[in-house]
Amino acid sequence: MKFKKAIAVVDDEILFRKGIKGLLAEFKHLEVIIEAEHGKDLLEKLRVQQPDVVLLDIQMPVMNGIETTEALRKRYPKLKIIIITSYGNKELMFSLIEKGANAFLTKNTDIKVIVKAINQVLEKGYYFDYETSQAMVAGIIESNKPKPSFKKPKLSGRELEVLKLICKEHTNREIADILCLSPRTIDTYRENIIQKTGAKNVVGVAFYAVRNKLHDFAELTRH
Amino acid sequence: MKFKKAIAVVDDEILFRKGIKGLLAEFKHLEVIIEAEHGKDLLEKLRVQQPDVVLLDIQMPVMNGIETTEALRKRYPKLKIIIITSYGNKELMFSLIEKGANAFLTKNTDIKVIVKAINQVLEKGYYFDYETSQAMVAGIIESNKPKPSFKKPKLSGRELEVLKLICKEHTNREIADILCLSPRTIDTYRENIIQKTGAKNVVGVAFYAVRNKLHDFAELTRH
DNA sequence: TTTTTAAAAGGTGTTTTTACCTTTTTTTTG
DNA sequence: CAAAAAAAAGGTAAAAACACCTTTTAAAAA
Repeated sequence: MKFKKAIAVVDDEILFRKGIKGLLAEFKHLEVIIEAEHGKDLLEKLRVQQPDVVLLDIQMPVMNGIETTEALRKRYPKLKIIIITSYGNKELMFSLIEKGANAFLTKNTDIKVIVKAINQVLEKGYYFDYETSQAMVAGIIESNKPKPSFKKPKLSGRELEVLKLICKEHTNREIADILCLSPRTIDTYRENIIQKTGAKNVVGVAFYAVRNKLHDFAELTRH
Repeated sequence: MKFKKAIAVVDDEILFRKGIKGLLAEFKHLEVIIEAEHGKDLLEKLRVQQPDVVLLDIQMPVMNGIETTEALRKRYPKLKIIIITSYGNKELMFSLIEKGANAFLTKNTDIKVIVKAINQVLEKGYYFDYETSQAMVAGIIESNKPKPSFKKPKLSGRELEVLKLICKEHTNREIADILCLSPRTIDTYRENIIQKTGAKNVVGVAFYAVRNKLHDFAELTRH
């Protein structure tokens, strides 16, 4: 690495911030340029200067690490976010990384490992130890598990076809032409779909499709 | 485990199927009850009897492992799917597990590890070695990376508010009431939103919102 | 300091959706 | 086999969305 990498430390405990700063001082390619007490504080300071990496605690007043991660990922897509927290449960790890965190460490982690994490995050875009990786995988599996879907309306084959075409932004008439049916028939299917999915209108149907992964993949991949 | 666990082996190579069956015969709590050449073959045989675990190859004629995983996960949500394949690239691992696979192994894996994977999958719902876990995490990070979003239309504040209310399945009039504006105004905003997002109608707007995570979280969590 | 963009609202007209209810035929399932 | 569900289609009517284009005011950006 040619130039120094700029770090931000976000934690409500001044001791932790100063501790990290002191420990990182030994590593000449890194420099703590921002200290913030909480997410809101950080966001204000980011208007002036942007670091390469943010070390972020979860438990903070005003704006916690979860909200902060979301906000940062939205506003600064290239910024690397490393969560450093005292407690780490699986669900939290998963949801944070899903929200855009690039690494997850606990506060008792050795400074060398933290630096290693920073370096790898800058290089590869992520750093995960075995524990975190397992949590991630468990999270994905969990999200695929048969949800308590107590009463799924279960659409018929034709209804599903129509739903998919609705998701492709087609009108009744267009769908009728595609399926070689009367527009009135599509009308009926549309009504049934809205009724069965408990939607109020096609927008609700679209979200139902996304929730249940019934739409074509293209709808969510193209930009 | 009280009763025997039923296994299905799906691979176009008869040698592999018989090999696995023979090796698993030593483990008294497991029994191979189905052998199939490919996904379609498996799906037909599943109509008669359902196993607890499927050992699935990827490269297969007629219906490959990826399609099969999707189909199985949709039709048999509780079924555990273990991918056993000769080649394993990261993207494939990620997409397969995302599609509902519960484990990913390579064919040169020791039979003891395969049995361990079967057991853990039945118990915890997943089994992943370090390599696979890393691939998973890399996949998630990848999907969060700043996409080439070359030209984002950037909606104005008000437009975003209206979009969110559209996502909540509100009509123009309702939105007008909520924001204390004329329905005409909302009409204009809706038009602008459709135009800026390149959508054809509100369904397209809904998908745009999901792609760009602009909707409220509730829309995708409630069922 | 122009110029542009955002916010708010209206006119007018067409197309589409939504709501409610009915009917026939075929398939599937208890 | 009888009953239920799915597929297909229609009538009618109101409500909502979609299209296009215009205007005023205020704020922001060039």
